[in-house]
Amino acid sequence: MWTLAQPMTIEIEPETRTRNHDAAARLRAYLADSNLELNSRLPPERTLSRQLGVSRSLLRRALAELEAAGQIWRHVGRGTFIGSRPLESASDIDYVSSHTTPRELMEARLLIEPGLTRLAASHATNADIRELEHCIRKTKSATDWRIYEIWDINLHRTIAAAAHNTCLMALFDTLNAVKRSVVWTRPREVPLARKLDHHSFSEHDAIYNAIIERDPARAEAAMRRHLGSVRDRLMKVMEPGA
Amino acid sequence: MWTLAQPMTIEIEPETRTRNHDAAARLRAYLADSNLELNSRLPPERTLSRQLGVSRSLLRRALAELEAAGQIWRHVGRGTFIGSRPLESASDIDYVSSHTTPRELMEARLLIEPGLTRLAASHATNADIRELEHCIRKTKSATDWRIYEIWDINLHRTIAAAAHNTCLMALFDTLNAVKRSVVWTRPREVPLARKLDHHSFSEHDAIYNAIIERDPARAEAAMRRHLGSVRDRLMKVMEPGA
DNA sequence: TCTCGAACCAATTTGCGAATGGTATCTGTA
DNA sequence: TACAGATACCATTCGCAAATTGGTTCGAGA
Repeated sequence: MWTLAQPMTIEIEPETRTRNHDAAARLRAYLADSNLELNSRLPPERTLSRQLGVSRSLLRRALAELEAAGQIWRHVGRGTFIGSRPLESASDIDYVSSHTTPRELMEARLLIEPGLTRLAASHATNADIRELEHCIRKTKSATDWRIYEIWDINLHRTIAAAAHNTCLMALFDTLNAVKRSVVWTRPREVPLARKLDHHSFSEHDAIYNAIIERDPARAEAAMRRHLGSVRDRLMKVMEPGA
Repeated sequence: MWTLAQPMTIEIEPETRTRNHDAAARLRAYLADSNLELNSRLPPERTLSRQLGVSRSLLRRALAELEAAGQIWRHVGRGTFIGSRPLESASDIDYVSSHTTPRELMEARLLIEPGLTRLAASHATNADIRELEHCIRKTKSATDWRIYEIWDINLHRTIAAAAHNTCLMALFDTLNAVKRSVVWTRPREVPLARKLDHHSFSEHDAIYNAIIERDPARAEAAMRRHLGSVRDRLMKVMEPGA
């Protein structure tokens, strides 16, 4: 293994045509010689270009080829690595909350919560139902919006828990975590929505009644109606024009 | 709104009995007065104790009460926050896969994938559709079950991606990660299911056709039918009696 | 016995400089 | 004209130290 390749440089004729190809060849030779393991980082471009006696531009061109071929992957500030690029964990909360919008979030809630409510109507225990009733009572007795929101979230989570499905509970909690940390693009306007809205009370009651009467279809519909109106109110605040 | 409460301090008699209660009362008054939103951070204990004219020990006792009541949560090095503690483990893949069952997993897939397919039919781009077609072709040309499974997973993920919703994509990937690592309670029997089943081919085709014809309802139904039959075959293998 | 203040602890955040891949620009050469 | 080389600059990331913060202990004092 060698660290500096100046000697080799001297032997090479400076033929413009072949230099590009030459850089790629040297890079391949380097990779073959220094048997680096998968996921290991290779030297910074500036260092490597000096080691291989190749200009940085040509080295970068060679690296680009290898990247296109899927043999290496690069990332600004991190370096160049052997192997294929690790797929950025799309299930990472931080990643999701910085790449999603309130609209997408509501779409997701509308997709899973009604079904969750349907299952809750099928599987809820008496303890679950007592808990639901407790949450609803708390939302109604809340004197300020902050307390109301706490118990509203609690209510929705209790419904999810009543479905008694660990997988779905995890998905729901993931969604909730995203909801907590999404960037609301119109923070100025949001407080307008923060009034105790008495629409939600009757909607919550409808969901609750369907669950205690063990009516899955009605429970699902009630939740869909509730989230629909939540979304509509949200959209009206976020995009007054639309 | 006030920032320093020294004036109030002067009026208070230093009665040992009531001080604890007094600290809690002042804290509640502070929270009510400064209408902090959910998830917002309140001042550090040292600062707040000075602001409220209360010793740190008593303030901490009052905070502990509120924490026990679920109104706030605290974390070393981070601070004290309004609302309930964000749960950390529920969305942890390892935790979920060790506490769930294949039955729950299929129930979850049946809840979200049909809806995802509906959205895909609405939002899929031409690139998405080309990708879908590619996956389907690969499943059909697969000669062994391992290759088939890779492209089947790829197909389902491409459908999810075609919905173009970052949140839902994250949920789908979470579900997929769980699926990879759930403990199959009857591992001996599972290989039986590992035959190239030609039922899936036509079911995949039905989903694909509904998507390219931009028919959300039919796409959703096709996916529900597909997952239903997958579940039935799985259940037959896992619980031959039932 | 309890409170207060201070000190200390461990976890976390913040801030800043260095490192790193990506890009633009100028110069020289064939 | 075209391309390689060199340099500077940019945005992101990493590493490390200092500051911040909730949690704990301990002694003085009422």
